[in-house]
Amino acid sequence: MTTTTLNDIARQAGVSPQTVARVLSGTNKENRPSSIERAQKIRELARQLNYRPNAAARAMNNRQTQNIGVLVAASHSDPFTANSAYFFILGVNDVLEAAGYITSVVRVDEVEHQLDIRSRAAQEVVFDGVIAVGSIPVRLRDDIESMFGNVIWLDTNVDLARRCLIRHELNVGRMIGQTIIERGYKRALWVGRMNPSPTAHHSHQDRYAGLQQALATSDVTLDHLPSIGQWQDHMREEFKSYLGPETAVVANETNCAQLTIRGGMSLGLQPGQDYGLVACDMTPNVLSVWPDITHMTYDRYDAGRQAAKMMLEQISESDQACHSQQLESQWCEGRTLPTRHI
Amino acid sequence: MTTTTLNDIARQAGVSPQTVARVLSGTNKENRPSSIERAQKIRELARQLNYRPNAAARAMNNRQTQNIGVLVAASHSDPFTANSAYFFILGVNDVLEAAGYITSVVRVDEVEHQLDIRSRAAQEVVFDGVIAVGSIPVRLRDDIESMFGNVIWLDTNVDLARRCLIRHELNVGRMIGQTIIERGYKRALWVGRMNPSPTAHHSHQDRYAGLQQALATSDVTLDHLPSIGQWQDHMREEFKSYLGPETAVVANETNCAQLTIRGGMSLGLQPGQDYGLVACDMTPNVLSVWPDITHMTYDRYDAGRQAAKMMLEQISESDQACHSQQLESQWCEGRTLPTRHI
DNA sequence: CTGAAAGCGCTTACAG
DNA sequence: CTGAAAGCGCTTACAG
Repeated sequence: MTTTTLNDIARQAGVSPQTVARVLSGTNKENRPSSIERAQKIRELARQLNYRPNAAARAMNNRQTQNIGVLVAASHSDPFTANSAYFFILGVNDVLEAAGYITSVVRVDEVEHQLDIRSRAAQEVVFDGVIAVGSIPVRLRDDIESMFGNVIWLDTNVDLARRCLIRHELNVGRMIGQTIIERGYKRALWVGRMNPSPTAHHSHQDRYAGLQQALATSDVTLDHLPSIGQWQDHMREEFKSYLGPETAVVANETNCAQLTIRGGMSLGLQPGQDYGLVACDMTPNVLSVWPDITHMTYDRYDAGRQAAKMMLEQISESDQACHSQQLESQWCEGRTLPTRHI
Repeated sequence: MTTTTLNDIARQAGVSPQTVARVLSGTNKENRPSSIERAQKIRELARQLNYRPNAAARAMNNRQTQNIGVLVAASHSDPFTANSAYFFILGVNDVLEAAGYITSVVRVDEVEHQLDIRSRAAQEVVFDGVIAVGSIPVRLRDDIESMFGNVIWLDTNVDLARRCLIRHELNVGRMIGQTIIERGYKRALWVGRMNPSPTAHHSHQDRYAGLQQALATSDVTLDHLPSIGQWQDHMREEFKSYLGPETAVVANETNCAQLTIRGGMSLGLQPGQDYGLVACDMTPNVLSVWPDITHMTYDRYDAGRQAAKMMLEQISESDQACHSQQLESQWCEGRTLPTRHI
């Protein structure tokens, strides 16, 4: 696979490489018959020889690689977050590819509180900028910024006045709590991680805190089913002591919602009918099976697009503002948290 | 963000750029006190100035970008295949990053039977090779190969003697069929798309064909529930007429398995207890809720790793073999397809 | 061991 | 409009 260069075409066409470049970029005026003919010959040669410009050479001249990296936490290979990461990436790519940028994936880890990037991106100047997504530890912020210069923080724990897209999940917890009160439930059951590690994504604690705040003003009690991960048969008994018509289950992640449904099912109980269920988050594949689940959601694909736009802004007007933005969650009514008729 | 170059360091150290390059690459012998001292000075400067080599310049010399693209079908933004694509990508990246390559994502579409790539990767020489995954239309094969030169086909419909990793899903259908017979079920219910479009992934028809073949030798009847996608309430009635202790449901995709479970649940039926259920495929996030589901599976992360290894092989020994390989699915016993005690 | 020279493929700026 | 010159940042090959 030897690629053909501008010089190859120039030689065969009997002109200078600059002329070839001009013809192929459309910069040349083609007014005289002779120049039109020559231009056609050049284009024909380019086609025949399957010419495509060399990105590296272009990059050297422009001092721009036109490559953007998406930094995903190593934990994103775990099933619970894999989906979100991918939709972020697709959204980012959607905007970037239209702007002539290529989107690369870089795995980021934390080892002994130190940034650990095995990718060549850590050794060489490869990217014009980097979008960090999800549960990347805040501690790595300075290292990442000094390594890559241009960084956009997309739904991470990093919360600055600029260059961040942040979810305000406190509101999610509050809104869910208020709705539970309004609809006449007597108890709420939080299903999700209880004491997440300090490096965990802030949304977990935020949601719980918001829920707690909202319920504090009422006489709705708040219990929790901790350490939910993979289904285990003993969960059946735990759900048994909680699920009932007066209970609204608040599922932190879609995984928790599904485990609840499974637990209920093993007891012959259905969400929305025999107990209330509301999920703090949603993913498309769970939604295809449970389109009627009551939940809050936000569009990760679209969030990815926003982050990419921010990045492009930052690249073009390098010392400009680029203010942080909130990512808003939407309430989806569904049918699993009906008003209780007492 | 002006990056510092080899020349910057050379100037400040009072030596030639070549010497800096040699010191930083460790090529230089440091035997005399004077050269040791100078080397330390150079390293110190590099550190202070945050020097990292320019990938584009390196690429020009080596005639290698050290970038590999992963081609995903545009349909991979749909929830049913998004997960698999992401695990493929992570697996690919796992091997590639260790070899100094960067993994980029490129969306591929088919418009009027023509290859449609918006990415800059279609205009410029950006990649040393490309790994095409999933449901990329076979029709685009020639276009993709002539555009990118080095192509590995990972779990696509492309089936050649070389450069392909192929799933042999006929066996999956057969094995499931045989097991259903052996375990004493009277009827099988195929849940999945029935007449997939010719561009759909071959696994769908293969599995069904295999199942059909296996059951043909027995008196187990085979029904199907077509056009499964998102849950709709009328599905309840459809499942009602099929689910029962003599029935083994064969779910084509995890989505189908979950819809079946939901359908059964609405009738008060549980898989493995009130009817048999076996899934032709699995994903980690479904498995976390249903670790006990009987299914066939194959490891997409690992398949991605294999594909990346093939790619590296092909790059190094360019005219060598690189024979195609089969991706084998594993049987996972679970508890939802018990032997019927008659 | 060291540095001057040339080149990777392209672009920008400048003479003709 | 056209092409010779110089340069992007690095590496390879060669004299000193």
